[in-house]
Amino acid sequence: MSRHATTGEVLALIRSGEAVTRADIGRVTGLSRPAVSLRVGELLERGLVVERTDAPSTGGRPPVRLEFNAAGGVVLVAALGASRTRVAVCDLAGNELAGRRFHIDVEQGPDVVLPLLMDTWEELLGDRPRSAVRGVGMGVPATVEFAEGRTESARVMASWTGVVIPPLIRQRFDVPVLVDNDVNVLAVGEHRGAYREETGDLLFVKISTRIGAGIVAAGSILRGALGAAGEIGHIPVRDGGGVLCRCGNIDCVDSVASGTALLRELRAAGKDVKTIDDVTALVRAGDAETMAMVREAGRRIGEVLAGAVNILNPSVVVLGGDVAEAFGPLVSSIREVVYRRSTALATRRLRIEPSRLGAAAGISGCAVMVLDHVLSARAVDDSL
Amino acid sequence: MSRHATTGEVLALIRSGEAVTRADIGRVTGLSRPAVSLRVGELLERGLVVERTDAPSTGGRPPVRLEFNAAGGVVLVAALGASRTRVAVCDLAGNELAGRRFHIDVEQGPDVVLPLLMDTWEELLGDRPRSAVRGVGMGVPATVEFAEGRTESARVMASWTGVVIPPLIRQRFDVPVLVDNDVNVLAVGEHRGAYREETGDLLFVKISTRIGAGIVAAGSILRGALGAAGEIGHIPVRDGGGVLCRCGNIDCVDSVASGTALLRELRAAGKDVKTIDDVTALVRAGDAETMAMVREAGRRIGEVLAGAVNILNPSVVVLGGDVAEAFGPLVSSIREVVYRRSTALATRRLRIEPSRLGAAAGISGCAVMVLDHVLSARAVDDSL
DNA sequence: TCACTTTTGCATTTTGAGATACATAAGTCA
DNA sequence: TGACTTATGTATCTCAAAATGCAAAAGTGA
Repeated sequence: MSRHATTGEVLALIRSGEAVTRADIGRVTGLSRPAVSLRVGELLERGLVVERTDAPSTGGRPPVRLEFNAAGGVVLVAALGASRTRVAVCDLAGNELAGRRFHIDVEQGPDVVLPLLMDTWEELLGDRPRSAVRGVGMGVPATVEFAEGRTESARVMASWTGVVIPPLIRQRFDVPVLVDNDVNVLAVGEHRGAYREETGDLLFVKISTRIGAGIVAAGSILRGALGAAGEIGHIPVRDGGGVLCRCGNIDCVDSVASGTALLRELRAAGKDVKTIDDVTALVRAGDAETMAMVREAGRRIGEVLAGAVNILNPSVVVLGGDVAEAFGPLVSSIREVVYRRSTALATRRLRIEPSRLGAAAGISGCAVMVLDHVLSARAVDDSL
Repeated sequence: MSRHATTGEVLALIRSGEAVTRADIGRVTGLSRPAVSLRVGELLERGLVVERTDAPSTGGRPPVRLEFNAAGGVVLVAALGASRTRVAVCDLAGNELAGRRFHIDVEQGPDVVLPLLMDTWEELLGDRPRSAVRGVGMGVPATVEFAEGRTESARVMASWTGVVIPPLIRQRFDVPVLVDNDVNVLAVGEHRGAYREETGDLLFVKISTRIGAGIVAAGSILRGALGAAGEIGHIPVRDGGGVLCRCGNIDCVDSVASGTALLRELRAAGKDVKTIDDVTALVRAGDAETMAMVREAGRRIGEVLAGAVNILNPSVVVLGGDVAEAFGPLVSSIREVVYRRSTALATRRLRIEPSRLGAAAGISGCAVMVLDHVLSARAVDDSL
């Protein structure tokens, strides 16, 4: 580094483990002892770092180990779904300190839902001081204009169209508020939680009631012009049979291979299935007809993903959402089709894997999103 | 800006026209006169900026206008095609100062082609001093690992596989050498040349012998894990009729709607066509059968692009390449299909337009690519 | 116990970047 | 012509940030 390292950059070194003692920091950054101590002092004062004196000596005075202080603050997070919502308070490492689940219809609108979230956060905070709150992160099942936090449009969440969420939250919690699409949040969570070291190019596919994707390109979320990137659900499949999708087109993968579509097809075949869990039971029981339908859905999703892989050239495709997590056969048929139908170069080192974080990815992703923001070198330096 | 502006940032202000005089720079950056003069002095000394004394007074001493000095250096550029190559020397604004075209088979390999390029640059440089050369930019018809400048793999350019180009160039021109895929270069050229102010999300589609795409996302090229992003040519179309593509799959859009495919189909229909120009003549003459085939190709390309638009949510799709540039009907049928088959949100403000730069985009894109690099605030400050 | 090593703290000095203040240039306008 | 305005140059001063050098702390090993 030609320039002198800033306090925020020193924090990044400590967080990443690149430098764990003052002497380390001096060596890595080229800064003199007083300069290092000044920066570390600031970080200690702000509670972002703590000292540990348990480091072994290497022949002289043992160093004081510096650790990122995950307990130095909290973030408030919420992962909203169409019908299920998870709310939590996390520490600065993204660990859930307290959480709660709701079955609430998001369609009741922001006037009902947001106060409920804020009341819940306040409750979950318990006797932690309000001043410990460093930021708020939310994932919502709608397209979001990220810079402002505006919910743009949504088939679900119609009552939220055009709502700018951050100011509404900041009335009670005056900290940075980040809002993103739920699938983008899952993609961030999965990337940072499980693949950060390995790659910056990841495609996260959520297969649940609907089918959607979150794209991580060169380490950050690809949003597109209106925040609508990753809408793979309405790409048509070949030989779909002419199913009319609610978007007005025919043979969208969402209308022939989503959880909703699977349930519809199984019912049409005379099965008594109400939820995805019922389908899971049939798969477990080895019901041939069900297995065949799940595999067929996988092939169709695979067909769409093969195109997406050609366009984006990710190193990992992560399959998440309750449908993908429940069905092994789905994952393997997707894998098979993608490897066959994407170009040789795009699949050369491509891995296609089920989500490693599973249901935890929502909360975790929200936390990562907001922590990345408030703990970035930029943000730390600006708030000095 | 909280931090003090650097010399490189001052150059950016002058280049973009945000600040045109020393007094301007002081106002915009909050820097004092001595600080401004110091930075401007450095830029003058390095020939990156020139003074103009023709500015009108606004009531007092007229300001000295500062202009980016496009004549302060040159970049060497080359746009390689499978059979056609354009070589040029450009000034620091990206204007072509001298150029030449070749019909050379790129398949002869780097040992033949690179020396030819370098000899040509040297010739085109004329009596300009070697020290004026600030960088080299190249576009090649292959997948490129950008960071190193390695040609990864290519159906054309097979003899170039694994070649790391920059060191070979630096043996004779010891400056930054940037190499990218030809379509990426076109995308950069089109974006920076025509859409920079409007958007950071652009999809450039080259329809020529082959079909490929370059993706600009949030202002920069999306490369993917191996540099293979944008490979839309091998996405299958529906109802393709089972055409076997040279990639081994069937119904790839490249095998049913590229320039090559169009020629093949027309010949099969008994037309005497050797090149795209022959097809253009038939279209101009209003040949119904040809027009129908061109429109059909457009629909098929549109089908693939509709998916890409859903995935990427660009604000502009630019259609380039000699086939797209020659055929109006192709563009309109693509447009029609994309607007019908992409989601409402993705097409809400989407424009689909023919390339504005046309054949010039290759050279221009190479120049922009390398100029962006060598004139960036970062690069300027680092070389102080 | 003592010599030696590594880590850290602290007072002092150094440095360098930028601000201040003054000087000057070059126009407009009455 | 002269007062005024705007733009720029320059010597000096200020100040903050970092380096230096010295001191002390806290271990190891003989």
